[in-house]
Amino acid sequence: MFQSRTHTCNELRLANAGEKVKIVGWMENVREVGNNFAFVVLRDFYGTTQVVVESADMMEIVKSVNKESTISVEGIVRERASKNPKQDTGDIEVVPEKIEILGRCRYNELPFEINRSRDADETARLKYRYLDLRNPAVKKNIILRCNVVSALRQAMTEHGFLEITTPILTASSPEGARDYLVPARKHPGKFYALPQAPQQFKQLLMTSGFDRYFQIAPCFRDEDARGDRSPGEFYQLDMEMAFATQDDVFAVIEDVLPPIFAKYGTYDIASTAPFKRIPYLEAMEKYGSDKPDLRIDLTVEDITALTRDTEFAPFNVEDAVVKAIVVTDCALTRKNIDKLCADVEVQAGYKPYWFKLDEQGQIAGGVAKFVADRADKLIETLNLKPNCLVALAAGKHDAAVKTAGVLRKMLGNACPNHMDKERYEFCWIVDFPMYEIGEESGELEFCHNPFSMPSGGMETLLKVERGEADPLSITADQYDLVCNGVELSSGAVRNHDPEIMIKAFEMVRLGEEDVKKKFPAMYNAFCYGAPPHAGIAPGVDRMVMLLAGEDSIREIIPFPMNKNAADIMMDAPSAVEQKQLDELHIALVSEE
RNA sequence: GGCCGCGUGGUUCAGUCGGUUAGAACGCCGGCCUGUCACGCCGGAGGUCGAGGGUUCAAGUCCCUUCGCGGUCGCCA
Repeated sequence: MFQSRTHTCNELRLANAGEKVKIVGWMENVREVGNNFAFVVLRDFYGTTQVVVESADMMEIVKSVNKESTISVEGIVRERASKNPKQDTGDIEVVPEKIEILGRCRYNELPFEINRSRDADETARLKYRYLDLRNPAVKKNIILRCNVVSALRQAMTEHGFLEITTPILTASSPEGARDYLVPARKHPGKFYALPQAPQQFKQLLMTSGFDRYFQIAPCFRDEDARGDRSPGEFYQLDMEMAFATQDDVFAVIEDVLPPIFAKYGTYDIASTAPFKRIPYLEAMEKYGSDKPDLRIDLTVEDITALTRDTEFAPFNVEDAVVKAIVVTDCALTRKNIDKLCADVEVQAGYKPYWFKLDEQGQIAGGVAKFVADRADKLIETLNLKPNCLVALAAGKHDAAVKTAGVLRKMLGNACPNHMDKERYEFCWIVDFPMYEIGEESGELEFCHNPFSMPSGGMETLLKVERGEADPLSITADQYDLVCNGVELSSGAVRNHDPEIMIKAFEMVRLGEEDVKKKFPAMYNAFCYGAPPHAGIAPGVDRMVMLLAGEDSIREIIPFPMNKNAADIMMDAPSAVEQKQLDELHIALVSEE
């Protein structure tokens, strides 16, 4: 029968010398340095402790098991003859009197070496995630995640928010991402859906009179993965406040997040309240992105007027605009620049261009010969100095802006003198447009989501109806929280007024019936007196990723799926028994 | 779905212009070693080069198809 340990593997110190102890853990390594003389490294959750084997019978037990087996060691703590300052328990070792094998590792070769698992093939890591997680370097991100979630809960609770769980099995929602569907056994032919977010439930809670709600909420979206987006499921710090404005929401977030980033982040510096607020249109013009990385000090300038009538074709296509990013004291070689431009083209889908002002102050390189005739004007307007790189994006407005945004990001990463990496820079992107012209339909459509309050409310919509304003000029009381170029969160002041809701829908050729049909519970609830309310939902996974300084979202998820939304450890998704399908009234149709 | 990259002993990778028996490090097995801590030294085993087809006297290497993985665009109200 297993008896509990007296100490963990990160507990014994010189003061414990002479004590009889029992420690347990995984046999990480055995260093045989002589005949019947070896050092065994025992590892548990807390750390490692050295066990010194000096007798033939103890040696026999150690040699009878493979590494990574679990064992217990009872013995006497002794001061080491040669200490190891790099190890917390490096002053002592345990001389065993009894070694017990608790759980045998049946394989003498593992799919990868535990302490180097981060270098191993990702498929192998995911398949043997329980071994991968034995690596303290891997485990530490999961521990960080736990601490961050705990700190978020505590901070939200201290701010008067109640954590309320909302259903996981709910109704499919008509817009947004692809739903995960769950067949309903008791309702043949019908399906539940897993929530893409608790959006409607939290708004219903507001209508019910709960004042401040939050939840570490699981969200499910059947969309393709990205480096910073796990497929299938993710967590949000979902929150909503009744009788609240945009400023009220900002104040809570600006109060909750910076201390957590300061305490748990890889970098020491985090921006403090109030975060910079940038209107959407300004962000697009100045940074070429609605999620600008403010650690980069480069900005985008419009030089369309300066590049008119050049011989360079891309500057002259119809409606072309030309955007420029000036990089002072640029150390990039021609080869660096070409590589960077190629990378930008892959990511943006459009080719960037460039020229530079060389050390003598002469325009050179790239498209220099096409703009040489207006060199003085360019130098003056852009305030160019010797050794300046001017990166260019040209094309139709949206293409040029997007390309400039990618260029800015890549230039920042390539030029240390223009990016101070070791910090967290937050900003709010505000005043998102409410409507856009749909690419396919060519007609007015909702830009983001129909839940947001149009800025100015009914009055704004009526103005448009009277022909006094352009519908495209309507902004929504909607905001994004951005940190270091990562979109952490989206939120909004919600539209809680059925009249304004109907009017907002009428702008896109829909009406009351459509509102009722799409969001029946919420619409009905709002007809019984709803409070103005606002909220936001920062992504927990992305936050932890930023804090951990990881580039892959999988590093901060305990059991991640691969890019194709498959859990290769559990073998999910998998085929099921015919009996299960029958009960669910489901017939499979073969693909071919 | 489009584009890009990768796939070689258990793991990470090298492999030149297509040319002899496909190499290294780590791991594993055996031996030596009484103060190691990434222990050291000596020896050994281990490969359908993702799969299928083609070109060639000859393919890990070139071509086509296909599978898997990753990145990216679409997508993510």
